[in-house]
Amino acid sequence: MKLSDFEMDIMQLLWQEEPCTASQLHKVLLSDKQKDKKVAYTTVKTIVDRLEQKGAIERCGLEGRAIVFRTIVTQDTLSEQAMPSFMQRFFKGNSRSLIAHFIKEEKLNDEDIEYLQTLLKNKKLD
Amino acid sequence: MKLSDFEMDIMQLLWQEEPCTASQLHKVLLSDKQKDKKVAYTTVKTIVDRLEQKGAIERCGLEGRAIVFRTIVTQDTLSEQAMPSFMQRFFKGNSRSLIAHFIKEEKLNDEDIEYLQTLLKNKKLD
DNA sequence: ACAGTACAACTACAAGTGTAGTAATAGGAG
DNA sequence: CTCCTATTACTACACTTGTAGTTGTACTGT
Repeated sequence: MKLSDFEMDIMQLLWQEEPCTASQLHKVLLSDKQKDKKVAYTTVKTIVDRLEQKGAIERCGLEGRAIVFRTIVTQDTLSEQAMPSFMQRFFKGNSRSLIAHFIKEEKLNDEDIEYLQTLLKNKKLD
Repeated sequence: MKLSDFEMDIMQLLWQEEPCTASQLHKVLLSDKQKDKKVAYTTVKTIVDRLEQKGAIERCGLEGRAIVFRTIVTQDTLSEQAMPSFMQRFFKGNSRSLIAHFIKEEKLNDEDIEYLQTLLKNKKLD
């Protein structure tokens, strides 16, 4: 299943808020500081419709006249599909340089670092 | 600069093969096992033209009648641009869970692991 | 009961994308 | 010199995506 950027954003919200209606999603989007971009309700509804067509979400009830949706696919399923081609495109499939990139570029606190060190240690023992 | 998937694939090839012509890229694409998909030469040429329009690559000579291209933007520049939104979409901007995902899911040999451990150690010292 | 509102369903449309065909032509084979 | 071939430049076209308007209608407050 291939989802566009905006579709992914809506999925992201749905994973956090589900089950919920299109207008709830719209409100969350608008209230979301960080982004100044305003989208119309109908825009959100269009995306929701497309997600339904693509089988990423489904109706699970009504709230008044409003349709309540929930996700069908999980975040993991989607990221596992998206990851390999992303990797390939940006890091030629070299996981090490990808991970290295993130370790270098991203903010991590000491606890994060310790957690990741533990993961690596366990990985080594396999 | 926003590049599409296929455009990124071509850039990927160019970074490896540059400077080179559209037909060289086409040949590499065709000879590339892993993918059964065949694309026409003109398709590749179209993408190359678009990359040139977008200012991602430029002409740097001729080989017979064929135009030789080289990249203008670096891989790092592009991945730094793409990464934040990718992160956001798949990991809600949580670098730790992203890195954790890769450490868990990707193949890493002992040397990779040691390298990454060193990186983490240095990061902690900052 | 009537008007306003919120929502669904449908339609629209420009830009971007994957994919490739066609026309023109320069350079090489004979 | 003429024909073929490799290439370029241009054109085409359906599909996707972001973005939103329009139309119809169920519910709600008065």
